[in-house]
Amino acid sequence: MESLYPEQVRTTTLSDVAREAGVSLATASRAINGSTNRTVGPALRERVLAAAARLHYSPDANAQAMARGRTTSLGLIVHDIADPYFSAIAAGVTRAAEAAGLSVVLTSTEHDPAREVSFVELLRRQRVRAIVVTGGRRDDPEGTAALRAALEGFQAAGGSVALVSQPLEGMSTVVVDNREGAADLARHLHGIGYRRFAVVAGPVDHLTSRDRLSGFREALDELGAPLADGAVVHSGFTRDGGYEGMAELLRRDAGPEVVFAVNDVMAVGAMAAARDAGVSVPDDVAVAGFDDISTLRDITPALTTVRVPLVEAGVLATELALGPGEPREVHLAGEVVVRESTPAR
Amino acid sequence: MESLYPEQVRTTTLSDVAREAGVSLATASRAINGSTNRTVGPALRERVLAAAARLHYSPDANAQAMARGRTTSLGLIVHDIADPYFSAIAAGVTRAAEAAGLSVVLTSTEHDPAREVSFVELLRRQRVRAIVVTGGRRDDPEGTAALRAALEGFQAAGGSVALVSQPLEGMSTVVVDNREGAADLARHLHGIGYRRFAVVAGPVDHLTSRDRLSGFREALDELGAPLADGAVVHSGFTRDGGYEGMAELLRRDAGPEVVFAVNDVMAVGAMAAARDAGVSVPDDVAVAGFDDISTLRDITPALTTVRVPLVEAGVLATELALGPGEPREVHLAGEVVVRESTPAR
DNA sequence: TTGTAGGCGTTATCAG
DNA sequence: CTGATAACGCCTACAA
Repeated sequence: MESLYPEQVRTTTLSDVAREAGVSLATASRAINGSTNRTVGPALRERVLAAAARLHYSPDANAQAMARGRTTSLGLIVHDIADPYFSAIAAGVTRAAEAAGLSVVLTSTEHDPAREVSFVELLRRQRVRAIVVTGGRRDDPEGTAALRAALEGFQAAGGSVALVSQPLEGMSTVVVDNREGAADLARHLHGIGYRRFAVVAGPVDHLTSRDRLSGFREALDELGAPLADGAVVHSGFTRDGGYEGMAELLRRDAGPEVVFAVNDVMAVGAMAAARDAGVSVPDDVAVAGFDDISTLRDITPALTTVRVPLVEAGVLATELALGPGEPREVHLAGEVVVRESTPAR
Repeated sequence: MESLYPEQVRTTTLSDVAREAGVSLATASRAINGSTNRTVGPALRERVLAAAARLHYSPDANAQAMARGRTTSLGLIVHDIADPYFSAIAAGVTRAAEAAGLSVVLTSTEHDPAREVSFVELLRRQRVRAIVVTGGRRDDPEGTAALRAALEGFQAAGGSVALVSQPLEGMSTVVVDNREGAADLARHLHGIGYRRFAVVAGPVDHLTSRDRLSGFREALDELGAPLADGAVVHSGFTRDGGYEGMAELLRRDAGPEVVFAVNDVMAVGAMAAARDAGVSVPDDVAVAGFDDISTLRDITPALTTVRVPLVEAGVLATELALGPGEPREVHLAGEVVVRESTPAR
């Protein structure tokens, strides 16, 4: 037999509470959320609260948002929430948003840049107060222009925006010092004796990958130990990309002493490729990454990397978005963390 | 000088569009979203759409929700979005929610069970269509009762609920077969020659940990290789818990051949503790985990574990919550994945 | 301190 | 097919 429950569930409203308490709608409203004005007499307040409890009243946030003219939520756009890089940032965003009394609407592009634009529009319809956009972009003028247009539309409608990673002019951004971090890493590796370097990079048009690569390369140039031809291989910005990149590198007869994978997840893939090829890390080849993903801190050999305070980046971006004033750009320096995957040579 | 921008940003409304197009509000509404009734004449429809585009109109989802009587969002409660276990589930939830046309509101308890209750209330105020609650609970009758009450209140108000992990009577749940998975693992390990077992478990009142432990223990009992006294140590359900648990185990003179850490993150911590103590894995002691966290698949030695399809669990939970009919319980079997951390003995 | 009434942006019912 | 108009649930001047 089919369920005969009425689909229509009448939620109790503030009017119900007011009637139950024998007061006006306005009084009920004021008693329950303490309006900006004066208080409600203690006696009535009690009556109202009691009535609300009795009726299991739950204020309708949507109605409140309409009446007040502003919602209580914030949008977050990531590429893949299952990626530890993004989930760390998300942790920071949820924390900061909650501190500001906002709830966060999570959207995940699944690596399709075009979806960023539609998510911005979705979040704008939702009338979120702010949008935090995370993740590196490609060097794609059209795509970037579309995203910027969507974001500007959102701002024009009164919303605020903050980005993590790649800046977009006129919008607050938490910028990770990718070039400088990679350069520091290069200097450190050179300092402990490495001379023949190679890089497993992401796609050529991936801005974050590009910054890390060029910072690394320029530092090596200055040190007089430039990257050899064929010492850079481009691949996916993922674990599998790292794996394939390293495999390719090992196939070439370059024989680098140390490989810099432009992020930790790729570095882990690279190490797996070395292992599968019978090449020992760090005895035969040293490996370094970038990000210092906490979930990966216990891999062996422990990975030398550049620490990026991702949770903090999420917090900062949220605060930037919510804060007053002109768009700001906050820089987050990376810190080289030396571990066993790159022993002194 | 202070910014002199007017704080009040007037968003263009549907009335504006109607006026601009020279039609009634009703017609504009129908043209823009195709109401349940009949269509709008092609000519007018064009005019309206053009006007909307010209005015950069963005429908207000909140107002729509009010008018339609239902929102377009779904709530997700996790303990810690930075934990790969939860982020994998979250990936499944976002995917399924999007497929259903819903956006997800993410809340993170930061491991405080009491906050689950307040998040349920928050999400209820938001009038989300469904709530997905993930994560193991403690054996805490009062806390569980409070959560159940909040959830029932939400259901009574017309919302639907699905849980991942520990079931709650009367609510749809995606149950992971923890006992059976752990038992399978025990049998496998026994089958390849292990006899002296130990377990690094979570807190004694942690239900998931408890299930995994007892499944493991009972299988060993049946096999005639019961866990020795002192072969079980309780610790935190985290990486550090795993580390401390293993350290404690190594301090005891038991000398287990293989240690089962009740989740992968703990197993990684356990392996780190062994390493720090100069104990080799798997030569001196083998280690196995549970969950098969994908980010951890490349650690060395590769971890033997019980695979739980977490992304799928998220998808399933969302579908269960959104699906019609009575509450259901879906079981997800774990699959033992044998890797190098537990070589045949 | 408390109540009245108008409005927030849409949808939906009911006539033309 | 199109247009008034009443909800939806709540907040907030404005009055009393």
